[in-house]
Amino acid sequence: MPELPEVETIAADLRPHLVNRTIVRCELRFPPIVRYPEPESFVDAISGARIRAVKRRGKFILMPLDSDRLFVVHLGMTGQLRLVDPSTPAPVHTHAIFELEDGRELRYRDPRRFGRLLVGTEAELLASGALPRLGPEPIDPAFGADDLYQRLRRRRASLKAVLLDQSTIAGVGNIYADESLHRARLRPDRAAGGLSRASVSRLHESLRDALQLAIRNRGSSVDTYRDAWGETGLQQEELHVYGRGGEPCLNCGRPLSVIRIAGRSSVFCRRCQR
DNA sequence: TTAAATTCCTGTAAGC
DNA sequence: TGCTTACAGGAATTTA
Repeated sequence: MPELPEVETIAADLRPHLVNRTIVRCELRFPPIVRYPEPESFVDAISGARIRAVKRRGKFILMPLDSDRLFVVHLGMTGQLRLVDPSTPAPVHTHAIFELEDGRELRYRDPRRFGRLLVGTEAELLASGALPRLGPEPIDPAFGADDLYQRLRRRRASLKAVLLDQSTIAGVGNIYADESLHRARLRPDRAAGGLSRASVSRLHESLRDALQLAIRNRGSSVDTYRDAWGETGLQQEELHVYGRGGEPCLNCGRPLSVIRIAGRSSVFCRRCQR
């Protein structure tokens, strides 16, 4: 599942290869993967555009174009963005191919099709709802423990549900929500509001540590995640709880519990996490 | 306003 | 062995 560290890895990998490059041609093999605007307008807006930058915001990859529009990619669950030589056979579920001026191809593949492609001005994308308003970046140095405390205190939903809410904090998904809560020794089903400042401070540090470590390890390849070159990350080897239900807690040895919160499986240790 | 449930979608794996 | 079924989940949408 591409979450903040996985999207950060892909954006950083692509940046030196895409900045100041022009997309000479765009082929949509599965037009509905484009959510804004209509697929024909998307192709018109992308074709001939030069990429000015490659950025990440939450789980979105944002590529400002020289037309002052943004080319936006969200990978959903199984989306893959790869930079390849055009002679590379295109695997099944390749939904879009962007031919670059240097002859290489940027390809979007997504078996489950939960991902999306967008293009438009920022104002247009926000107004249409195609690009949602996102909470702060958890790894931004300006995002402090007190900011997190203020965002959690009013919420009655579970801690896990609030961490997954992109309008509260951007970029956290099921893997790093569970990992952060285990690091912070907090139960995922506790109400987000009512946490002490000390607990929130621990959660703040845990979130940042879990995300930064995963970025250093180039993300977790637990499902179909691959980087821009098709390589797996390393972080899946370092996960303490995600995907380890029933296995021993690495802290205390007690079998890890699995419960469902907000429709997601949540793995935690009943002894270490209170 | 907020939160929980439902929906989309297909590959994988468990179970019979 | 081969088929059926459950499950995985990001986020928009629907319901309460």
